[in-house]
Amino acid sequence: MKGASVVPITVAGLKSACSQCNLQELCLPFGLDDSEINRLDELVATRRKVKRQQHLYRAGEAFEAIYAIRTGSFKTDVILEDGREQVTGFQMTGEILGLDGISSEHHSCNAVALEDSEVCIIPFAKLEELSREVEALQHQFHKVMSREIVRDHGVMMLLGSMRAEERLAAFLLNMSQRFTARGFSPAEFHLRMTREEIGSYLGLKLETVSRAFSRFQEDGLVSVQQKHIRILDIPGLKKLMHHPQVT
Amino acid sequence: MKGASVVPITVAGLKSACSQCNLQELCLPFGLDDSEINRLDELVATRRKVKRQQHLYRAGEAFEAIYAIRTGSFKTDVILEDGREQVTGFQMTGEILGLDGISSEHHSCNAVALEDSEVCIIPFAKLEELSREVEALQHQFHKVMSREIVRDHGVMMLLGSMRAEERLAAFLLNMSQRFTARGFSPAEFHLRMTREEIGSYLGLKLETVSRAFSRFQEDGLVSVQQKHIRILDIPGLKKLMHHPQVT
DNA sequence: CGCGCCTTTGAAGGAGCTCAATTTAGGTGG
DNA sequence: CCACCTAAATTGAGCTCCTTCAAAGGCGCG
Repeated sequence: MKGASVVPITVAGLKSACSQCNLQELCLPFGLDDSEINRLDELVATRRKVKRQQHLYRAGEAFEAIYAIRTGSFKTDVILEDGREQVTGFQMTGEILGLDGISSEHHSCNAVALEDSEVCIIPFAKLEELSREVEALQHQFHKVMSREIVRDHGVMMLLGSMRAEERLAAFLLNMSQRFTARGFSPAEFHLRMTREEIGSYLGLKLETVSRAFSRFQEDGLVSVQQKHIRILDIPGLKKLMHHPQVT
Repeated sequence: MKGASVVPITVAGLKSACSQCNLQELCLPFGLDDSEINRLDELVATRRKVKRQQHLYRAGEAFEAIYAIRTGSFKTDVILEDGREQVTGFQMTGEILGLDGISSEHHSCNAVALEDSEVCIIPFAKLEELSREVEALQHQFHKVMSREIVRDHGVMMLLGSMRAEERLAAFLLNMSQRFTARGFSPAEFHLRMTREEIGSYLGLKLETVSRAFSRFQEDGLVSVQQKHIRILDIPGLKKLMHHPQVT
């Protein structure tokens, strides 16, 4: 069992190796053949650990790399001058962080770890270089960026057209679906973010989020115990989304 | 003066020629040298006219090309099953439409012309091909996608954290800035969209938009006559954005 | 085990929505 | 050129959903 589950924190041990990673299906390597993934290995040279509550990057910092989440999870947010925070997304393993920085060569938002996490560092100049040679990588990268745009449109729909309970239902269903894609239970999971962060993401106050959770529980849709969520009635939640309660 | 300002409407006359276009600075050619732009000309072979209220593409259609707006303007929107519409953006000349389609090979939103318009058709497979050869094009394309992501985050901020009048102020300042970038007056312009469309974009009802316009007019910030807008006090609007009225 | 942070719940207030009537602009045909 | 017609915009009044303010309870961590 020597060194089985304990990864040494030495710098030398931080080789990434997409070819060895079980997140291939979700991440940048998707669609590449073995030889192409090996070329990715050269590029994704190092990892970085980020402790809970610490920043992976901050708005304003120079942009040099994008990041693939290997373990843990993050939130991204934008802070207005007057201090108001808007959470723009929650990211889990296999998802890519930092795409916002390409446009201006500086990051435009903050990325904060919601738990102790680890990311693969993908130097962007090298990624562009390699994706000029590897068509499948180029295409997959474009899909990743496009997916982010589509996701953002979904959030706009949420924020612009849905009522509080619809928003929370959509949020829960989205989390469920993403946990499922990672081999976890669709019905039972642990939220890493606070009610306030959920509220910020959904354009609601934390009290409203809390009340909506309580209402869902009363209605038998979910079982909530602090951050531990158990979805009891997925169709019920879906129905709630598409049919704004005409009480 | 022979044929100077009148473009013949023949199909043969629809060659695009980025190299001849005065939108280079805003569009995909930005940052390319002359020889590189000439190569773009091969790719951007045809244009397409879209009449007011007509669709450039619809959600669900197969994705094959992205579009650069040559004249006119568009809105993009998502329609929920129950009929609710969320406008996800307004696009003007030089801006790129269709990036949402890359991720799934199908468009995920609708693009509708707000006035009689014309777009350049950029076949996506060819764009990927050329951008593997032309580094500057690759980089510019990535910037365009990233800019869209950053823009979306701004809209989330708007929808999630701002009050009605802040949203409208942000909207007007954004329009002003984009008109300015196109050589038009920062202070005086014509909105091509209805109050309802503005409202959908900002997550408000048309009546609320109308009332906010009236309030701005009372306060001497703008002069509004239906779709004709004249901004009288840009600093005033900016102040309004960052300091939510603590009445 | 105690302290702080997160969460829950209640009660009152307000920003924006709904419903409804009126005005205005732009397009059409006589 | 004017009258007509329809779509868009404005404005008012009452209501609702979410927020604000406040207090109490629970969980986790040092």
